[in-house]
Amino acid sequence: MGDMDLQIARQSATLRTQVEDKLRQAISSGRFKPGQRLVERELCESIGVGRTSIREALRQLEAEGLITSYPHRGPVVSTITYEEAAQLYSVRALLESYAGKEFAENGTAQDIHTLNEAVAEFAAAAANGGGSRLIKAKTAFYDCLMQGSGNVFVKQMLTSLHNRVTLLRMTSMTQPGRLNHSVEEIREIAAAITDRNGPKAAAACKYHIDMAAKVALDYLRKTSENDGD
Amino acid sequence: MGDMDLQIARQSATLRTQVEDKLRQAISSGRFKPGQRLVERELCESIGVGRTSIREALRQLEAEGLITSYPHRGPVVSTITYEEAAQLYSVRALLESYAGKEFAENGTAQDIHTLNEAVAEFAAAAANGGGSRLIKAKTAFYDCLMQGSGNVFVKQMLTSLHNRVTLLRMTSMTQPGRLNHSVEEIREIAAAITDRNGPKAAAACKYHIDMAAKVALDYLRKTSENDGD
DNA sequence: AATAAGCAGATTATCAGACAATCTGTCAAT
DNA sequence: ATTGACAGATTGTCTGATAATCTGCTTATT
Repeated sequence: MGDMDLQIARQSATLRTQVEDKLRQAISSGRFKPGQRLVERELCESIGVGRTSIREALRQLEAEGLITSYPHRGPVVSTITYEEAAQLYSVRALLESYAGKEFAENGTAQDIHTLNEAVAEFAAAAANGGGSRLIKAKTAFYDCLMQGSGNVFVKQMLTSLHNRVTLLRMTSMTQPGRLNHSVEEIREIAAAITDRNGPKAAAACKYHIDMAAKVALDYLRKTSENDGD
Repeated sequence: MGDMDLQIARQSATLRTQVEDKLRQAISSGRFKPGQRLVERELCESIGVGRTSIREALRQLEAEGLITSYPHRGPVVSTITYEEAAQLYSVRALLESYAGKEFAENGTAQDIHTLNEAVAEFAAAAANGGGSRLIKAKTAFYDCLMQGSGNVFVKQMLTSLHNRVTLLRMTSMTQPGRLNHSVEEIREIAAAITDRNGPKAAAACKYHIDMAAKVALDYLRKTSENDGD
């Protein structure tokens, strides 16, 4: 009984934290779209908390880059240019490759086991086509990957980057044919890690992100050609 | 008259922002030490603003990792373990290498010029021994390096990491003999970038951080042996 | 004496209300 | 068409109040 987890859910640390989560989810689900203004009073009413909690939560999201606020004009859901999107994917590739390498070389057997389960679940979700299940599975996979890297800073930065990818409002997974490739690429990553092959894991991670980036950026380029109206 | 800068200083965006800066500086200057509690009301009095501004600034610093707050107990200046310090330097090496490589391959001639000026100023400051001048020079160098990388995410992450390094409360620059090496390493970086040699720039950056890490971690290991009292 | 229970003080979390500062859009004046 | 003034909207900030929670100390229990 070495490490039984006795923590309880700690239901609701603080109101502010819950507001943060709500806002984060509203943004990544697309309910709040990039460029949209977020008016304090409206948020107070729709969420049902005072301005204090709203404002503090907004500061947090601002620091995470999800919103941008201008003095005396208030916050706006961040927009991300094509150029920035490309930069985002570059850093992701860099950090995830590193995470994969570290995982392969130093991860625990337990972590590897969890990773392979996550991959299996992702593949199953892909086969079944359950949208929300798919997102959950992919999230679980990445959580495990970052966890296994053993580096809290990498984990934190990648989490932030993942959140920001949602600002692009397009999951590369929805591109036709992309999903199957994605499953295959993730299998490669897990296989390399299971093999304890650091360089190969890094390469697989990089390949995965580069492919996702290509699809996403192509799409962005196409659609941004006619958004000047 | 291509790019004359007409911006005025925009003296004081918001009070909150000034508070953030004050707190950040208080932490990195060591006036607030790691582990120290930060009591709201005391901060209000010493800085002379209301709780609103203080609390919102604290949320920002929390997101940056400079402070850690526990529900209903308030914030404390973050502490950083040996393990985490090692991880921090690893990520820094990764990101700065990337920045150096990108700079070398894609930076503008103007950026390169600025970088070399920053190196010269750093060397001069090192020769003169002016402590605050040295810090300012090094900051300028890094600002330039991150700027030249052309990646806003890298820039943001490295800024955050640099701020957190100060939590270790020891500038590797103060180690005897280290400073001269440091100057030399930085010259190498600038030289590689000026040569447009990406891989060499990356290697030089990595070497520089690895050396700094070695000094810092050795020091930490030594002093942490007898801090159990 | 060691432990458990409970109380009091301190501090945070959150709300409500107020007021000044600033931004934005509109409409009149030149 | 450009400028200037004005009104409405919204944020930035302060103050005061109350509930919730943490911490340490006192007291009761075994």
